[in-house]
Amino acid sequence: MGKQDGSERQVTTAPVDDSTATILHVDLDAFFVSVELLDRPELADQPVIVGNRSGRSVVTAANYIARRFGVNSAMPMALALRKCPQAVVLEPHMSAYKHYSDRVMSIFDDVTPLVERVGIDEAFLDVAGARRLHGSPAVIGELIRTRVFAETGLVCSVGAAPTKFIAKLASGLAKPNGLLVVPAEATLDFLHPLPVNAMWGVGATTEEALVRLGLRTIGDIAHTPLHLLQRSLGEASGNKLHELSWGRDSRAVTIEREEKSVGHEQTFEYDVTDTAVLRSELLRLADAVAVRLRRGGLVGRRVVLKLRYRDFSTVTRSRTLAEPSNVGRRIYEEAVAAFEVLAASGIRVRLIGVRMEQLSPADSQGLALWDPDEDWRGAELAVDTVTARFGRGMVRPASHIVPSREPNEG
DNA sequence: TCTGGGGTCCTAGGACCC
DNA sequence: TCTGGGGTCCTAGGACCC
Repeated sequence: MGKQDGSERQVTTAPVDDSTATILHVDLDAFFVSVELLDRPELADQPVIVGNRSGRSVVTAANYIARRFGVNSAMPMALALRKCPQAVVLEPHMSAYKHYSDRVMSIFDDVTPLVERVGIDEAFLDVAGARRLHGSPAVIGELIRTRVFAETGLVCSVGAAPTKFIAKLASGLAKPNGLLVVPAEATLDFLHPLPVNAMWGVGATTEEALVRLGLRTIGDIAHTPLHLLQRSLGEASGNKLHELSWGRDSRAVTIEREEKSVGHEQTFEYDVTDTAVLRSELLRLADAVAVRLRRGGLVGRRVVLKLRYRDFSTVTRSRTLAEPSNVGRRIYEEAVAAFEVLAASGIRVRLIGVRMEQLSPADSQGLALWDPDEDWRGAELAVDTVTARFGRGMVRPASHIVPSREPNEG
């Protein structure tokens, strides 16, 4: 186990035939923290956490030193700071992470056109067709790691395997700063000793269900009759787990996927009981969703309102529109109508959110981006303009734009 | 310990149609 | 007559991932 923070290279160059391991999974190590440390190298030997310090925030990312104190992503910040009071906490800078992500992904694009981004800090690459040009998968993996470090100063880990699932497991085990190749014939020896929670799709709840069945390793799952898995986990999950446990994963590396929903939500620093505040927040969120839909040339047909109460219980209410829309006012109308049904006196709301589903291209609907006769045209344009010029954070005041207000021309 | 914000996928019940 | 089954849509909730 590396006890350094990733500044040393741990390269596993296995003397194996890697010709079957044509899917690479590349994962940037402690990505957000690593980007921050490019500007703050003096913090490299200290525990560093990226996240907001405020009351209800969680850890967005932690470096390996902080992780040794038990700090992990998604952990409440208050808890993280109890575990590691000396940690340096840095505010996230998403635009910087996006910038470095794009630079790294463009290195992948040089290797193969078959790059599937997974979030901001990882990707699958199908390098089957790149071998003639660049060499074997292990060679390509090292090439990528070398280029990423040379061109960005960031460290990544690579897994190479015949399937996405095994490649992702391999990159995880290669971390930090490593490369692991798992050829086809080594798959089951590699896979079966691993604990069930190493599987993609097994979180706390499923792990508990598996433990109740007496299953601790992936090999245990493989040797369990399918119908037992299906009975405990449902048909689809049972099938999927059983297939994966034998290393079978037919998912291809796909370049682009269509968005299926667009949403925004906000957790308040303190629970909110004032329904006027909640409506105004709803308006801001509906506007933000509408702006993103229009940017993407999309309309949505289903509006989903989400509320989370003081006790963390969460409800959703959804409404299907007769005509798809990407107009903030329309989305707000449906969301607020759903809200009124739930807004009993004395509710204490921790989070409120709006999401649009059942998306389709706006032009296929023959819809204008907005109705020129709309009172709200000014408000919608203002949101767009402010967002474009100053970023999404500046959209906040737009929730106070009222329908009767004149658009601010010039 | 007290739990973000962005998403995807699955399940299950009821309506409705054939 | 009080009884089937398949398909699709709508809705609510929950598990999971980055």
